[in-house]
Amino acid sequence: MRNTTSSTMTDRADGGVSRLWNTVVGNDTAFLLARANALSLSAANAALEPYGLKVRSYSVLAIAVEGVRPTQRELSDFLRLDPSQIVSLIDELENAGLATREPAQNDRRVNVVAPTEQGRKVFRHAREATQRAERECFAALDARDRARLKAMLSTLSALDSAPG
Amino acid sequence: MRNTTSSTMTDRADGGVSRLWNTVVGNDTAFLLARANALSLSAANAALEPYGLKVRSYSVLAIAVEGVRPTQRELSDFLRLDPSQIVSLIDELENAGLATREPAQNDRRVNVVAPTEQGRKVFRHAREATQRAERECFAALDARDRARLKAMLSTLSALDSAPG
DNA sequence: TATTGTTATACTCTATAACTATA
DNA sequence: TATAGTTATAGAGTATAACAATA
Repeated sequence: MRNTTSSTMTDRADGGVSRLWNTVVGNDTAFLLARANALSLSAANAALEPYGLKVRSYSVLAIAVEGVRPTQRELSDFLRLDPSQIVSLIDELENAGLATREPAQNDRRVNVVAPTEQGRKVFRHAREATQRAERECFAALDARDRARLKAMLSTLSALDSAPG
Repeated sequence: MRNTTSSTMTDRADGGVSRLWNTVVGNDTAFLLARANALSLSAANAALEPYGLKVRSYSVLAIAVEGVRPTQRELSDFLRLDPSQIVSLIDELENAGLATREPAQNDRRVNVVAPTEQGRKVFRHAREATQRAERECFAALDARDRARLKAMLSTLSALDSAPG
């Protein structure tokens, strides 16, 4: 016997939770945003797992691979992570042989992050995996909606630290 | 002297980070989603702070106030939190005098969460505060875009545990 | 035998302050 | 005096397993 006694609350396929969607919370944009992000995040992390990466380390690697030669401080500001978190993030990448710290020319305090050859290679595959995951994650939206969504999210993100 | 030596990377108003937006990462929907969510989340938490609430406890309180009489298991499923996390969440609300555990009629294993009078009162004010914060947070979008965004996020969230 | 709520534990994440070396 | 990176530490958040009461 399962869930036959209190039929009104628990006889749905999803465990009887659907009725909770009909609340202020289930109709709140911020809540839906958090939920969508959680789904997207765990999909991305799952896709990156085979490469020993997470979204954090992947982001750093991605920026490094583009040849932007970011300083740790820039990564801290851009990714909104504490400088100390960047340290361990780059330690990870260095220990995995994917990136290195290089001293900046003009300022001996500054480190710049550069990818190794293996870093570039791993990144190419990891990127494919995340893009595949992202396609699946946003497959419920058509191309125009996906573009709209991206534009809106970009607008919202821009409020904080303006791109361009 | 500040940031005049390596002018190409650090002479912008935002700390020179804007150049990092022109990367794969800065153009990634999942990344923008995470950023937008972080902004929305911290705005909501800031708005709730005066009431001794966070988004988590606020969500539980909101559901309770609607009279849905959710079980802890339902809250766990709906909010995608471990049952043990629900325990401490409700402990918080109970200690603050905002909600109580009530035994379910048909199943003596089950607790149901109900608001206190003070819980209802606090929620009304907290709700106003979060709505104000949400309005500010999404003010960069016009009404139609906000509606579109909400609909899209709802679609994405629905993939996981379907509402309705 | 399965489920609800609970406790305990460990692990990750996050935030903070203090330290060094450079500027 | 201020900044880049580092270290250490404590707090919050998360995941897991084991347990008692009940079904």
